[in-house]
Amino acid sequence: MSVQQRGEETRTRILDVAQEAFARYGYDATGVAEICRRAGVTKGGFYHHFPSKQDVFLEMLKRWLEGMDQELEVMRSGEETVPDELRAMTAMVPNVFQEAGGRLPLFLEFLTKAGHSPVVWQATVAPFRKYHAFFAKMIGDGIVEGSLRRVDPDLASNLLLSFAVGLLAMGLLDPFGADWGRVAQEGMDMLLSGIELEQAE
Amino acid sequence: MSVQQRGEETRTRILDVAQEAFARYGYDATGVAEICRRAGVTKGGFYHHFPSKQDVFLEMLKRWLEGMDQELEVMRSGEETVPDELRAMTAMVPNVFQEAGGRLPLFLEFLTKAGHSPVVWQATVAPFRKYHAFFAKMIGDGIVEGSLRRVDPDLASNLLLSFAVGLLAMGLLDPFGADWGRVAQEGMDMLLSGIELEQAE
DNA sequence: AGAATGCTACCGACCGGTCGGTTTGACAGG
DNA sequence: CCTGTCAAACCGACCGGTCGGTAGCATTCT
Repeated sequence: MSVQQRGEETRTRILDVAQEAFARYGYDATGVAEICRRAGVTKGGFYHHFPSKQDVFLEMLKRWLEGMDQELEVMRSGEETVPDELRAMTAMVPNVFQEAGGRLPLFLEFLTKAGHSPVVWQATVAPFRKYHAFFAKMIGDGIVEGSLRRVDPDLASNLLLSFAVGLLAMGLLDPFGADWGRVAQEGMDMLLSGIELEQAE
Repeated sequence: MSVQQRGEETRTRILDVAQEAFARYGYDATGVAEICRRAGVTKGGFYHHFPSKQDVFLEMLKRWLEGMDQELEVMRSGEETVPDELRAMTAMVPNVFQEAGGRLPLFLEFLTKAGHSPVVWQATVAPFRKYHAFFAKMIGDGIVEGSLRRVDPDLASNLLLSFAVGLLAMGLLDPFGADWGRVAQEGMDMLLSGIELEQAE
C-alpha cells in the first residue's frame, strides 16, 4: 500500500470515528483526544490531516449531504406520477432511520451549531435550499402532468421539508414513542389527499 | 426589600441572563463566568442559588414548558369546531416566532442535549408526550363532533406535532428563507382538507 | 545499482487558557 | 447572635492546538 493510500485511509478513519463519537456524545462533549484514541492516532496525526476540530465537523456534513443528494436523485426516477414518487420516498423513511445507524443525531447537532456559527450555518442552509428547490420542481412537475392541484410549489415544498425535518427530530427524540414510519406514510397520504388531483385517463 | 426577596430576584436574574446567553451562544459555549458577569453576580452567588450549570438549564426548560401549557389551554377554548381551533392555533405561529424573542433557539438546544443526557431527555420528552395527548384528545373531540373524518387520533396527533416541530426548526434555521407563518397556515389547511368532514347543519 | 536527499505521515510532549465547581469569609437583616 | 446572601480568591482537570522531531517510502544524483 502506498503512502498516500495509507494517509487517505487514516484520514477516513478519523472522520468515521469522529462521526460516531459526535453522534453519541455530541460535538462539544467529544474531545480531540478522544477521537485520536478511537482512531489509533495521536494529536499530531489528527492535526496533520485536519486544520481544526470544526473542520472535521464540516467535512462530515459535506460527506453526509453528498450521499443524500445521490439518494434523492435515484429516488426521483422510480415511479410514474409525482404523488407516487412522494409516497415511495416516504416509504423509505424507516430505512433512513435504521440504515443511518447512529449518525442520525448529527442532524440535530448540525442544526443547533448552525444557529451559532455562520460557517456551519452556510454549510447547512445551502443544501436545505437545494432540497427546497428539488421538491418545488417535483411539485411543479406534478402540476404540469396533472396529478396535483395548482398549489404554490414553493410553499408546498416548504411544507414537505418542515414535515420531514419534524419527523426526523421527533423520531430522534422519542424513537419508540410512535411508529414514525407509519406516521410518515399516513401523514403523506393526508397531505396528498389535500393537493392531489384525481386522474382521468 | 427583604433578604428573601432580594435573593429571589437574583435567582431570577441569573435565570434570565442565562436563558439569553444560552440562546445566543449555545449551552456549551456559555461559561458560568459569563452568566455571572451578565447577572452582576460572582460565582459564589451563582452556586449559592443553583447546584450546577445544568440545573439552570433544566429549570429554564421547566419554566418554558409551564408557560407553553398555559398558552395551549387558553387557545383551546376559543373557536367553535376543532378544525377552526387548529386553524386559530396556526395563526398564532408568527406571534410565537416574534414574541418568544431570542429564546427560541433554546428549543434546538434542548432537543440536542436530550439525545445525550437522560436527565434532559426525561424533562424534554415528557411534555412532548403531554402535547401529543393534548392534540390526540382534540382530534378525538373533532371526530365526535363530526367535524373530522375517522382518522387515528394518535397518528394524526403525531403528524401535527412533527409538522410543528419541523416548522420551528426550519424557521430557526432560515428565518428569512420563507414566510413561515404562511407555510404554517396553508400547510394546516392542506392537512385539514385531507381529514376534514364537510359540515351538514 | 546504490547512495544521497526530499517529503509525507505521524508521534508525543507540551502550551496557555478556560472550564465547572469549591472554599472562606465579610456583611447585612431579622 | 445567627442565618441568608453574596464576594473573592482559588482549584484541578481538561480543552483545542502547537511544535520539534522521526520513520520510511520515493525520487534524484552519481
